[in-house]
Order: sequence, then structure tokens, then C-alpha cells
Amino acid sequence: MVKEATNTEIQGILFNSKDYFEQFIPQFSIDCVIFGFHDNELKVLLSKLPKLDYWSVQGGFIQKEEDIDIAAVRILKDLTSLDNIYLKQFQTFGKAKRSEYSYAIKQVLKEQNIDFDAIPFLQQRFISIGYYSLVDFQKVTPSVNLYFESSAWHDINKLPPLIFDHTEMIGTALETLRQTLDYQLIGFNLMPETFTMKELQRLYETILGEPLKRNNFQEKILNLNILERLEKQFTGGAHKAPYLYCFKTVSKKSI
Amino acid sequence: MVKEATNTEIQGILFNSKDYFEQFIPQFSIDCVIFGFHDNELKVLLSKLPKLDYWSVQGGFIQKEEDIDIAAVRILKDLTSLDNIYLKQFQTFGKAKRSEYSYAIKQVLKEQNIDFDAIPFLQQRFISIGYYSLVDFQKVTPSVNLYFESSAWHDINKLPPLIFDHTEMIGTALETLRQTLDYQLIGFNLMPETFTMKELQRLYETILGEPLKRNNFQEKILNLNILERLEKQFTGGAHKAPYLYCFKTVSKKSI
DNA sequence: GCAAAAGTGTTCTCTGTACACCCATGC
DNA sequence: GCATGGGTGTACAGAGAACACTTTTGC
Repeated sequence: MVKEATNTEIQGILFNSKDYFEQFIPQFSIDCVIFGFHDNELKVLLSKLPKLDYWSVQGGFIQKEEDIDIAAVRILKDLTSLDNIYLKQFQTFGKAKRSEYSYAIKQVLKEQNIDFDAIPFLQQRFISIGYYSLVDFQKVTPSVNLYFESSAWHDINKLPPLIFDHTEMIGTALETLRQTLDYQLIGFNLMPETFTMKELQRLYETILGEPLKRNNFQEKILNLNILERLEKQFTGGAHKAPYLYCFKTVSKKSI
Repeated sequence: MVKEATNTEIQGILFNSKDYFEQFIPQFSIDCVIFGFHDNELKVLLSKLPKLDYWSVQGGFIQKEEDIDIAAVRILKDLTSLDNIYLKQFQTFGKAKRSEYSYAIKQVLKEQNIDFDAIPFLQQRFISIGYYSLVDFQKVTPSVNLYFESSAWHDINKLPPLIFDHTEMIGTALETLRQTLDYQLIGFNLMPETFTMKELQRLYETILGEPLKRNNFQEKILNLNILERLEKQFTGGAHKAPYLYCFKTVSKKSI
């Protein structure tokens, strides 16, 4: 999964900005906060900058004749190999200095013989449209392009250092998820095919950022009439075996 | 308030796109849905295209080194002469063909010797960041620039024909207002200094799009403890005089 | 006095929340 | 049997909705 890019490759791509300016709308990007659920934790998919301990929300650019929503779908597919995924625009980020690389990053890359100041592509001010998407962790095959070194899932509560305003971006995405809380939508898109009530509860506890009462959560969720109860799951634990559940079939909502 | 622009003026401005491209980020605009409340109706401030029965949400462009939120404030001030106004980004509109002028408009303007197809400025595809703002109707002095003929308030339920995707834009702004309903914020920014309970109720009925029970609304609003009761207002009607209210002082929230 | 509209109080339901109890499972 | 964790039931408080009643005003 980790793909190393050589310095020459990176410089080749970056300096060759001509293709970029021909194909895409300049100064404009889409960033995609990808949420997944695994090991009882809410995760985001991040990509690591080569040679540096900085990570980034992945994104892409908008083709000159492309709807932004279509661009977001295309970019998400490039990043996860997934189609037909829940995807939603949540905010546009446009501080004038938001996409400036820090002095520290520039210095370290200069040591690698990459001079950011000389690359027109990177000199642009970018305004970025933020989308978030909910994906089934198990189905994602993360991919990286040559700008990045590797991709990995990170616990939403233990984010690594991020470039630009990406920490704020993830925070806003989570906040939007919380405020537009939809039990069917979020669970259906983030959970695997089958799961226990406890796992589902963990998901909502992470999104809401607070513990929920076990029995009240169960009653509320079951009353929504969106779950189907399956057989019991014997875990080997010294306690009653929990039921497995799945969501009643609905079509995955896209934009 | 109505300022007529001659064809020569319009063409002068439009053809002189050089200034625009030097000063602003191309292909990028901010549109500002301005809400006001008057005559017991929720209104939006719109501007009329010269010579045509088409209206537009007003907006502007982003300077090369300007934060988008700052740009929105500047644009709003240009349009209403008001400072320190509640203003919120709600969605970015980016369909590829969203800012194309219709064939009908082009034809009519061709008859006025304005050839849209020859104006580079107008040939651009625009991606527009939508903001909405809540203003005190009485304090606004609408202004127009040379692109438009006049400005006027329109009832939210009786919108005239609008260019581009502006009808959808206003709808989304209203929908956002509804979903993030905040009794203090909305009322405080949209109502005049003093008002009756009935007037306030009308505002929320329009936003929610449904009638509310008079007594339940009164009880709920008063329990929020955000209103101050003033003297009675004798309207001359053959009924009990209603109290006037004002909001307890809070600072007007900006972005 | 009467109609119109404003102010106030009461009841009922529904939801959310806390607490309590019982049941299945493996050691 | 016993500890652990899952499933279910109950009781109380607060919010919202519907209804009823009283008060003020101009004619």
C-alpha cells in the first residue's frame, strides 16, 4: 500500500504544472474528508507528505467543464476505488493564507533539493470546497498519487500534525455530521453488513462526543424501525451473546 | 433609488475586463442572499437586469489576497451600506453551466447592441460561494452598480424570474435558515427595535412555512427569556392592545 | 353589549432520561 | 454459583400540541 516516490518523480510532477493549468480551474481545489468506522473507533483517511511527519486530507482539482459535485465523486473514486458513496459538501475554505506551506516544511524540502518557492503550482492561493464522505472501512482500497508517500486511517481523536487548515476542516466536517445527525444514513454508510448494538452505539458516541445510556440507545434505535435483527453472535465472552443487526435495505443516498 | 445605466456605460464596464482580471480571482464569485422582514413578510433584496424582466441575487468577487469571509462582508457593505451584519456561508454552487446566460437574454441584449458572446468577462464559468445575511429592513439603503438597473425587496413567496440558479440559491438559503433555526439570532437581526408578538410569530411562520399556534408560540418564546416586554401598543383596533417587545441586548453575531 | 384579538391557564401526550431488574454465557 | 455484559420494563420530568377561558379595546 505504501508507494515511495523518488525526489525526481516528485519534482517532475510539480514542475510540470502546464498540464494542470490546461486541465483544471486554477486556485481551486476539492478536499474530501473520508470517514470510516473500525475497531470501535471513527477514523479518517489521511495521506502522508513524503519525507515529512505531516499529513493531509486528500483532494483534487476541478476540470474546466466539470460540475463540482461530479468532480468530488471522481476524486473520491480515485482515492478509495469506491463508487456510489455518500458524499456531501459541507463548507468552503478560503482564508487568503490557508494554503501556504510553513517555513519548516519548505526548509526540510529544500534539504531534499525541492524548492517550493520555484514551483508555480504551489505558489497559488487555493480556495477549497470541503466534502465529507461516509464509507465502509472494509471496502476501501486507499491509493496515493505521487504527491504523497502513503495513506492510512487515523482515529478521529488522535489526529497527527496536518498541513494547512486541515485540522479545522476535519473538525468542521465532524461538527456538520453531528448537527445533521441522521441515524439511518450515518449508520448505513459507515457500518459493515452486520454489527452488534454496542458497535453501533460506539459510532454515535464518537460522533456526538459523549457517552450514551446503553438501554436508552437500544430502545431509541429499535423504535426507529430501521434495523433487522439477525442471529446471535457468540463471542466467547462470559456473558449473554449479543444479537447481530443489519440495516433494512435502502438505496445508498448520494448527493 | 433607481439608477439607469446607459448601454454605453454597460458596455464600457463589461468590455473593460482588464481591471477585473487584475484585481480579482477569476471564475470565482460570492453571492449574497439578503433577508429582511417588512409588512409581515420575509423579503429578499434583489437587483434587476437592465432592460430585461430578470432579477439577480447580488454579489461580487474575491480580491487576490482577500479572505472569502472578509470579501463577503465587503460585498454586503457595498450592497446595503451596512456594517457588522449577521452573515453566514451556506453552500457553494458549482454546476459547470450554472452561470450561462440564457439564449433569450442574449437575444434581447443583442437587440440593445450588447453582444454577450464577445465579452470575455461573461464567458467565464463561475463557481459561486453562497452567503446569506439577516438585516434590519429599515436600515438598508440598497445600492446598485452599473451592471444592474435597480434594486428592490421581494416577498420570499413571490419571487420574480431569476437568472442562473438564483432561485435554487434562495431556496437553499431559506432551507439552511430553517434547519439551523435560532430564535434569538434570527429575530434579533431581522426584527426592528420593537415589535409585537404577532409580528415575530409571522416571521417564524414564514421561515418554517407553516402556521403556528398563537398561545403556544407566545409561551415558548417568553420561556426562552430573550425578550423584554415594553409598553402596550394601541393600534386603534377594536381589541386588546398588544404589548411591544424588544430583544434583550446581545451583541450582533457576525461570522 | 359585542366582536375581535390579546393574554393566560390546563390537560394530555410523547420523548428523553435515569433507574431497576432479569437473562444468557463461560469459568 | 458467580461475575459479566446483554435485553427489557418502569417511573419521572420536560417539551409540545390542543383546547378553554378571561381580559381589553373600539364601535
